[in-house]
Amino acid sequence: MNKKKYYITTPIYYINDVPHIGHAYTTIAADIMARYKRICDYEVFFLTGTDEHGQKVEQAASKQGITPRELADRMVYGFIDLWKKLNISNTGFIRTTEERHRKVVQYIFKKVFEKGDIYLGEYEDWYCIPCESYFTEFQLKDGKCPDCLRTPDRLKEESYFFRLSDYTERLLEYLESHKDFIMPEIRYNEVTSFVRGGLRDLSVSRTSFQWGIKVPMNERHVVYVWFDALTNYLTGIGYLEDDEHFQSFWPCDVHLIGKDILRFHAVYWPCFLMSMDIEPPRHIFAHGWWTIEGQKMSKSLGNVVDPHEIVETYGVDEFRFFLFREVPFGLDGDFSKNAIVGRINGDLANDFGNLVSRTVTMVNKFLKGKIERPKKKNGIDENFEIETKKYVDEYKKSMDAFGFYKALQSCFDMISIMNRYIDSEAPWRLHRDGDERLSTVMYNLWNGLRILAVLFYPFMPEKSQKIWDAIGIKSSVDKASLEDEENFYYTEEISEITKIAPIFPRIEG
RNA sequence: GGCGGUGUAGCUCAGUUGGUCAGAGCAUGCGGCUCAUAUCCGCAGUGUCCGGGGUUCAAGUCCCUGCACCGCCA
Repeated sequence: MNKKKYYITTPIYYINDVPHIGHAYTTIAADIMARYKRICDYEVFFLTGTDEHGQKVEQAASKQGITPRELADRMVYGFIDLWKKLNISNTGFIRTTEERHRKVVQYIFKKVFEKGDIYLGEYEDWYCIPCESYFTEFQLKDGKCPDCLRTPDRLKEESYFFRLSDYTERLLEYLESHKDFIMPEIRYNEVTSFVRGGLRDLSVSRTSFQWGIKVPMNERHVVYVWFDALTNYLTGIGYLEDDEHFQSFWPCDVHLIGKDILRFHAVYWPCFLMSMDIEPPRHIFAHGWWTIEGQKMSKSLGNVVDPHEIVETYGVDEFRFFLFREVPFGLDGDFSKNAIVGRINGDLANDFGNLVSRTVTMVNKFLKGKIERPKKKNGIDENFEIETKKYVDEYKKSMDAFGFYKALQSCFDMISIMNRYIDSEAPWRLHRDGDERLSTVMYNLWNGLRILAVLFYPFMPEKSQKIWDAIGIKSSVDKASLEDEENFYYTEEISEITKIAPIFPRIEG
């Protein structure tokens, strides 16, 4: 009833594009965190969705001879289907074209306007249509758009402005008193130095196209896409619609984003919220980019990785695992065939999978498939339990700080001590000698595997369940509570442990 | 041009406040076990810790400077 609440979001993805590895990365990260918080007994609201307004969508639709709405309805399934395939456990999905969202955006726009933080003015600068951005003379590269190198147009339009400049000091104070507001630290520094330079008022409406949410007091204007898009984080948990639900989850615990959209989230968004007297989110975490086989991913190079293909080739959990095992979350990384095969064979098949395999086989062979209450313990066994506890603690500490890479490292440290424990205790010898310590050793290994499966669960939910099945646990791992599972215990509530096929098969070739 | 970051074994990188800090993983070589997905365990390396100067009893670890690469901003 009074469960702790956790609210996590991904960006809403622009439907102009089909989903690629970058979209998958952010969304899987959010899913990992959401699943982790759930086994930590939180009630989690996990929101993702699609951004469906803007000039690019309008133009793409007209090119195809359909309405923007039809285009959106078609493209949104690219995301919905992929999230299903990747086992994304989101509890909310928002499309900016929904009626509930239109209401919220217009309500907020009006309220901020009435407060005096939005005013009507005129904007003139160089405008790049494909990028939907204005640039100053200085920003242009040889007179071309600095992002896409196309020729921008000189545009002058009547526009509503948000008094961002009035928020420079307040935002700086907020940053100063919330050192972990923007993560990782390097991103915090970038934002801070940007804000220190002073903020300029921000144009928050457009008249150059139609496909968007109308400015409530002036139908000729469409609300700026970012003002529209960012507001999804409020709409998605019931702002205006279900105040109780909204209040119980806000402030949002974390907005997970790619580093390219940092400024919108770390500067504009908190200021919009301040203007509304709504608390800013607790954290904004900006992650890095993936290159493909050492090269920047781009449509022109034709090396855009389709997540569907990876999943079909390597498996969902293998893919999810790789992304967070290979590179510290927050930094850039490289996706290559060699790297993922190396991780699957080295980490999953050899170290982890083989550990499961040898343990299960020994329980089956030496103990007739039954885990037994330990009869005899010594210092080595006690030490094994203490070590396990230590790694679980490290894991939790890392996970709470978005340190997925470190958390996985703790898992593999634990795998390593388990493999060494088998070697030093040599259960086959205990069995041969009829030593009753055998039950203790196998009991410890069983406990280790059971806990490992829980620790890996946020990353590899299906494989974790398979491991629980393999070691005879009848309940489902996604209902587990880490607090209950992190301790060693004995139970008779397990089914017979029998020979299994490898959970992580090696990839040959 | 301004601000910030990075440069450590063949590769990818860890290295809190200066004193077992010269490390881990992968790759390589040798040895061991046999429960296991020929998996696992143990051992062995190699390094001008980017260059130069300085502070200190003591510096990858602090200061100055040069070079290279990267990010944010103008």
